[in-house]
Amino acid sequence: MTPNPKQGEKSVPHPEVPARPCSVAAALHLVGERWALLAIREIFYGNQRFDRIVRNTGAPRDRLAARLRALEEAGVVERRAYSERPPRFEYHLTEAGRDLAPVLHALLTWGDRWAVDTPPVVFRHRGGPGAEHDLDLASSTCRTCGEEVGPEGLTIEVRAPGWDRAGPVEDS
Amino acid sequence: MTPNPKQGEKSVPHPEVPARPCSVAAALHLVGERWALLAIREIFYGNQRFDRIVRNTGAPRDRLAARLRALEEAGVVERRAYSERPPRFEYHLTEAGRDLAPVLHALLTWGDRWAVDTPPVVFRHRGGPGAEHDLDLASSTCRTCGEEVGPEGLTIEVRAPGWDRAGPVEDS
DNA sequence: CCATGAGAGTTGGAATTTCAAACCCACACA
DNA sequence: TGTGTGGGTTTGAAATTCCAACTCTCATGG
Repeated sequence: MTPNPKQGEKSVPHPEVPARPCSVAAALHLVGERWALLAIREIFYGNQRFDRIVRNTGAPRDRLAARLRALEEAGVVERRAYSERPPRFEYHLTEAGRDLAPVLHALLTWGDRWAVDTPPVVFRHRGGPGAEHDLDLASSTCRTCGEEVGPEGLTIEVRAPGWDRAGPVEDS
Repeated sequence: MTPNPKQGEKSVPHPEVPARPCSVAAALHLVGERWALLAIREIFYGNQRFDRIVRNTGAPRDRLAARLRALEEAGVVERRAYSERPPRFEYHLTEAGRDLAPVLHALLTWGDRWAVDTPPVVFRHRGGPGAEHDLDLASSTCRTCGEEVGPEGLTIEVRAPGWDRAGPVEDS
């Protein structure tokens, strides 16, 4: 999979360049495989445990396990034990992982416009109690207040019925 | 791809949603398959013919043909004849396709930082003859002039040796 | 007239990946 | 003692991908 697992050296003396050297391609090589970005989305949402990620992405368990391992190896996520005996881990984003926010934002914005009827998730600015303002995701600027909004002031509003930030709501 | 391309019904009468409704997932469903974004990158670079895209992305020809067809169907690219007899086409971006620029920018920026040693492609502001200023891709703002730069003022500087915007330079 | 070549794909297997479902294991709870 | 939960593996079949070779149409050159 990874051409140079360690970096710095190529085992293959491949003098021919097979494709354009490109950061987009390099990025996709690390995070562009199926399920990878959806797993990262879930971790952004705070769903850091394996089963949650499986449920919310719909990925096959084995694929997700493989992807998370690859992302760990790529330095995008980090596996942190939250229990010894039995060993249990949760996945956190590294700085590189958190730095993928603009990628997800761009995809979200595009998808909102071109890939869905009505946006299932909306990010808003929680100005005060009861006050929820529209947010420009690209600039993290509140359209009402005009000010920049940090993560604290941010509300994720899941509009899709039956779902919230953590996953499907159980309606036993 | 399509959740159930053939079988119109599930054996289980379970109207359960399999995964979180999400614009990111919807977007990836349309443009997240292998080679798709790289093909779009090439079209952005002005390489609109099949062979060019094949050469520059390194994608297998059959995959690329399939991907381009899917992208056309998704309304992201458009196939335009540039010759009858023999029928020849080139691929152009639709509005939806052009709207993917922020996605590619985000991936490029991330890749520049986390996936390559040194950026193989740099976007710059062509202020005047000989004047090339750094550009902040996220905001399309020139770091020197402080002004917004439209597509006309934009230079794509390919730094990878042996490559330019059109593809590998022939050195014979 | 014939050969060569470009452009844009198809085609035919073989090699990989992916999938879904079942299984496993260690523990908690009741 | 039995059931449930969390976090995965394993398995074998199904779907995708890869690659090289092939096709078809025309243009060009000798």
